[in-house]
Amino acid sequence: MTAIDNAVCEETCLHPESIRAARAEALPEADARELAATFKILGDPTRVKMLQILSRRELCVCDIAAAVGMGQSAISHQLRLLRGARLVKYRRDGRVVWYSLDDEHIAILLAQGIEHIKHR
Amino acid sequence: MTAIDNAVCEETCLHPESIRAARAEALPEADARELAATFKILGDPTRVKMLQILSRRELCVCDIAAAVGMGQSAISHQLRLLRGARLVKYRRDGRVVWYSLDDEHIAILLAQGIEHIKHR
DNA sequence: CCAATATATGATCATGTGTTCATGTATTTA
DNA sequence: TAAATACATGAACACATGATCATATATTGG
Repeated sequence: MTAIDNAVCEETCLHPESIRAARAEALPEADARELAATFKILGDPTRVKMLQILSRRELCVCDIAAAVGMGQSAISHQLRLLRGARLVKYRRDGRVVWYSLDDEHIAILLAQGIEHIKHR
Repeated sequence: MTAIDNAVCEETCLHPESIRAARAEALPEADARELAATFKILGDPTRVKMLQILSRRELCVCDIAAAVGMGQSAISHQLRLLRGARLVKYRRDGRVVWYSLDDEHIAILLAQGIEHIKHR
């Protein structure tokens, strides 16, 4: 059954009122994309580990790499993605760049996610 | 710089105390993986839309397909993933299968995510 | 029991992701 | 200012992901 068939379906066989209501209250396409993009960034074990340790203390790139047991390059690439999603912020101090969570929302998101996986 | 170099790094040039502390408080590997797996499931626009409309009302498969404008097969495949991550639950009533969010945590996660993207 | 209907699933394919390697850039210090 | 150090980035490759198509399964009504 294709999307076109569903359109027919909507008129002939299912629950058109529910569909209309769902559509009316749906997230705007752009918001759905951006929200998904944020969750997608959270959806990698390396990045989860990075964010979790950053929720405890500010760390420099090489510390993060050592803490999660991965190469500096890999960590740097991942930090780029985390920056792009505004999940981390950073400050340079000489040669060293210190990273931390962008705001408290991020830690709450992580905590809520942990809540979910622990719940059973 | 590789992971092995980081181990050296830890001894010679960086912040070994921070690294030890970060490691000590790190999420267990299995938790990090499971948490990331959950977020990864949330990290797709189609699934975000599905979850968002399901946060408002219980819907059958074909309704969901019509509401998000995709084929039944695609929606069914996605529902399988959402079930696997315990993000949705379902009940069968004759030929129709009704889906809804597995619990309120999911809606909170979505809301927290929206909070993040709206924050700027 | 057979046809119709709602949903589920396997295969396929184009596209996306994450790590590594090599190299580039910026800052400090000797 | 040259070497060293900390970090960033581009290319490449193996692997995962998501939509579609075809088909299977399950439930109901005739």
